[in-house]
Amino acid sequence: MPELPEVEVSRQGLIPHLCGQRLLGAVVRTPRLRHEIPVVLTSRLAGLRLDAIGRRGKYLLLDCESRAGGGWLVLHLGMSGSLRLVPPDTPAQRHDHVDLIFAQTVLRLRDPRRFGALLWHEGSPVESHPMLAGLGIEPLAAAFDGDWLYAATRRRHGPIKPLLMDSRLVVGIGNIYAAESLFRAGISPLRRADRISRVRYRVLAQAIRATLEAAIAAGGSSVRDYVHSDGGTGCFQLSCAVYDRGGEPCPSCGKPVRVTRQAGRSTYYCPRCQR
DNA sequence: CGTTACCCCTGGAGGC
DNA sequence: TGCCTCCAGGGGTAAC
Repeated sequence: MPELPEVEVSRQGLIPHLCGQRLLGAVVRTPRLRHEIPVVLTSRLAGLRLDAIGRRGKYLLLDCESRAGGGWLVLHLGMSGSLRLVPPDTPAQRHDHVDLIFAQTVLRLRDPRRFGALLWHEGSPVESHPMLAGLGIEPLAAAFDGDWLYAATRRRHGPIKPLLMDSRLVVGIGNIYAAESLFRAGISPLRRADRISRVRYRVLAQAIRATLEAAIAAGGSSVRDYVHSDGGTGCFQLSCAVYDRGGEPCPSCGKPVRVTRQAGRSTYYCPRCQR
């Protein structure tokens, strides 16, 4: 489920409940997700205070007293991961792989497909972690604009949509928000990246920003539900204009939304509104 | 160097 | 009812 907005909403929802709280330990029920889960976690975390929760792309970064001999939990939700806060001693269900135990509550990671990741980093700035070091620009950062996109795509012959989803270029944009942003900008997902004008990249950068911010705002309204229910919806998304609407009328012109496949992923777009 | 293919894994939907 | 195939919001890595 999670693209950047869902991860950001999770981050904002967890902060008031967890920051400043001290970890009692961790329970790891599954030896590996995408990677091995460090065995050290079960003992290493005990006594550390969670100082802050950051985000880099779709990674959540839990600062566990990193400046005082602790380290960082680096968490990725993959395709099917979700986080929830449950009372202590709540029985774990299928696919509940990891618990981070606090005095008052338990942060529980569920991930049926196990494409997620939980890593531990200490001894150097978390940005230098191998999973983070090669990541691209944050799409909500001030530096991300049409001029940046234009400059970054000069030698890119491939279609724009898979490029938007390439985290080495720009982070956080997954299959849904790539489709929705391109629709909003009126740009075809099939268009070669180096054949999009500077002016249209300005429109696209603004569309990406607006789409992500709207999704975050929409998710924000359900943060309370997410945090307190243990059957969290995990479904923060706004209704989509084109994503998953193949064959349905384009909300703008009525022509059927077209579906194709790019780099192994489904792509939805309006062939009339998007050029 | 840029781009694509494959793989990791489970579960739900739909065809037969 | 069961069994099969295909699809799914990600991304690291190998190969072209």
